Amino acid sequence: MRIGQLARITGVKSETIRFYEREGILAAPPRTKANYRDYGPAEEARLNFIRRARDLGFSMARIRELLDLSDDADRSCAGIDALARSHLGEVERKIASLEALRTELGRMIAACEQDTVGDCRIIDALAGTTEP
Amino acid sequence: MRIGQLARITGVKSETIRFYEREGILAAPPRTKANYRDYGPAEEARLNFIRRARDLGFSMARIRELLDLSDDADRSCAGIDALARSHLGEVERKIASLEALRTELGRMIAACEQDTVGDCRIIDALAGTTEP
DNA sequence: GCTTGACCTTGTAGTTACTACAAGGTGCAT
DNA sequence: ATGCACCTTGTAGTAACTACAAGGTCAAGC
Repeated sequence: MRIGQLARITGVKSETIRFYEREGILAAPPRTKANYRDYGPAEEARLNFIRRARDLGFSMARIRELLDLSDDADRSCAGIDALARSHLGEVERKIASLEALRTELGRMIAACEQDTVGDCRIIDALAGTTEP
Repeated sequence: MRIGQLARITGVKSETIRFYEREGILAAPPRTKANYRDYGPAEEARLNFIRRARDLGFSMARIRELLDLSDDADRSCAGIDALARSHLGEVERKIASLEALRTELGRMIAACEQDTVGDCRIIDALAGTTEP
């Protein structure tokens, strides 16, 4: 698969794919005899991973760490454990925030359906004013 | 409360707070007679909201929309409903991705506890290769 | 009363993670 | 042989900060 097709499938621009390769986050794929990048499903999965992780607010550095967990299959269990736990903590905090936001958005939509608008507590949902 | 204290409480740097004010995402607070910015709990909540939303991968434009939902209490129900629904969709997608990632990180940690390492499926968790 | 530290201003420049475009070249299908 | 997708290197723009500089104000402590 060539870069253009991979770009269409994943929604990541060709230039961004080459950028990820330059940054070392996506391995340089084999080339065709015409020197075209030749991608397979593994690269597609990895690129999808990167795109979604970015969308979730993880930095490139953090994504690099997550990908290292995946790549270095033969690293020490202690290392994996510590890193995985740290990432898990961040993930759980994000889920909790998003669930608060989801609840509040749902509440607003429900109120709207009954034409009762009500006041918006979106800020409170994420601000954490309830747990001081 | 002055800018330095607000920065310490929220973990947002003073310069970033002033940047948000320039960008119109955080209203200019009243000033003391010494021309110091004078913040109250409402600004603190709003700033916490902005910081967490950014951390969750929402753009400034998206955050502006969310804050508008909160600010324009007297807008039409139809407008609120459409915007809230669109945000809710994004939030739910993010939650689903994070839950897949949480599951995978949890699995790795559990495997480590039994000294069985196992192979890492972190990429698959976010790549969406299971739903083609 | 004078120093110290936290704040004020404007302005410039660096960082991250892209995104866009230019210039010049290759491969391949119609 | 024309056109399109790709190749390269390089520069520059964007978003969302982050940092630092220069010069000024204010209030507390010695």
